[in-house]
Amino acid sequence: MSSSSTARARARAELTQEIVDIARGQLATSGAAGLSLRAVAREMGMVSSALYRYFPSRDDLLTRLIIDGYDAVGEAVERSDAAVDPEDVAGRLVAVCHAVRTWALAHPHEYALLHGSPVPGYSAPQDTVGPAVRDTVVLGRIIGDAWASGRLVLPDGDLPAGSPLADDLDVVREMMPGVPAAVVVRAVALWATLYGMVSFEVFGTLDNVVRERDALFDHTVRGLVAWIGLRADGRGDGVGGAA
Amino acid sequence: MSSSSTARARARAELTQEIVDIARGQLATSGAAGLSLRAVAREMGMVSSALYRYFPSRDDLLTRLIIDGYDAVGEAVERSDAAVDPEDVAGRLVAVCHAVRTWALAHPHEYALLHGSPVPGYSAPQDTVGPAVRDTVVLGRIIGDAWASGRLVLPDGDLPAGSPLADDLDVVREMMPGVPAAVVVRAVALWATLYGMVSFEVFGTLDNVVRERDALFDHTVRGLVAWIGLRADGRGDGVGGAA
DNA sequence: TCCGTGTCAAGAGCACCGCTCTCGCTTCTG
DNA sequence: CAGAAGCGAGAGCGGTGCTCTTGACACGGA
Repeated sequence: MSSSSTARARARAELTQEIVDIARGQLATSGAAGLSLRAVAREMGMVSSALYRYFPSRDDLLTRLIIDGYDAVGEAVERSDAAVDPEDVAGRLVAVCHAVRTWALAHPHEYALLHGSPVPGYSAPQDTVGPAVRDTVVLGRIIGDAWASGRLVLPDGDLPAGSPLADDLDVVREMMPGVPAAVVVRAVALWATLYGMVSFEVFGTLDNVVRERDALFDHTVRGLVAWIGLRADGRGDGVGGAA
Repeated sequence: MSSSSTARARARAELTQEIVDIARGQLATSGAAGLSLRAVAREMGMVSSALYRYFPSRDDLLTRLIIDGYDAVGEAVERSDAAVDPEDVAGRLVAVCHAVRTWALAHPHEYALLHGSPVPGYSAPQDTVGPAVRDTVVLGRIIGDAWASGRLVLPDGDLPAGSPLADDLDVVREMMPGVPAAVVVRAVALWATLYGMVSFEVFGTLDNVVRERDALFDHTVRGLVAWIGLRADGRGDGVGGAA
């Protein structure tokens, strides 16, 4: 009918999606390095060379999987943020951290693709940066909201004006306008702890070390949220914390 | 001469070492996934099948590289700890964190091998756990020393007895005997932040975000060392901190 | 309706990979 | 000194990403 959806175009779109789905399935079983165009083609009943009509190289297929992965975790983060009372900034931050961890534990190989060793010859194209920062944008919005609503207390005073960090971190800072540098720096530390902790879990570092990983993660995140300067105001609820 | 060092044995030891060295060189240029036995053999002027006399499989060569990597960072950590006045526990902890980062930035591909995505088919054999925890043992010793010398102040009171974390983390806890659970848990968080931050740097996450990475790292580590409950007693020096 | 154009799957082939096996040769050892 | 063990070279297996050519098919304009 319409010029933009001929039978050919529809078939192409469907096949492209099928390739991505099968590739993601193989990612889950064999990991990123084990992703094989030939294996995908075999599973589709096609010949490997035919796949190059849809993805010019293995790296392009990988890029697609990476973008999809960033979008998946980004959406999970945005949804978990939206599910919490907007006034409860501390609760939102805790929820967002849990969302990242939950998604990562459910999709370990995709997480490894996003936050593990970079693929040697591969460098992420520009298309990936948008999806890649969706989670960080949410972090910035929460901290920004907290500051705007006065629920953020400066930890130990701001950084001294002479500090080299005082004028750095522009990209992060513009996500949370007005927030003092000391808090921005601590937010970055929280982010590093989040991904460090999740990587420890997903990559197996904590395997024979911690049994109660849920409790450890929750306790750590709540502790750091408080360390940033966020108190659970408004509702007494939300960030129960320990003790 | 002596029964244990025939010409053959010496040649074997030297060739084995040469294989490892060339493999490490290729690791630095091509990454772990690009490590090729055939390429190593080519560079040595040998035939690929001959390498199997020295390493039964590519994974065994990888294991050797992993063990060497853990030993290298472990030694760097131990040396940096020993270089600081033993009384200055906060300074020791800061120095150890910097040692990890410095080594990682100098050997990014080896760091990726140790703390990046696990290789799909590969699972680390038991020989690796000893070298793998050398750095963590140093962390434990520092925290233990701090507690024993009374320089560790409990942050907000210990964890409640009923907390599931109170009886967990046995492996970490026995590295720092007597230290209260609340501090142990925070030490784990510090460790996660350290490796999260270093991974951010090595894997390029901070590439267009932070310019003053040295300052950011140092500031973050000092902040978290204080957060654990460590104050710079004894000497006023050592942990200058911000503000 | 028909025909040129563009898209498609398929196949052969290139260079590379990890790994196995066999074959002579050297070296060590009883 | 003779047998055993270690060694490098070579051929070969099945796998990989990727390229190029070929022939069939669907599409859209005349």
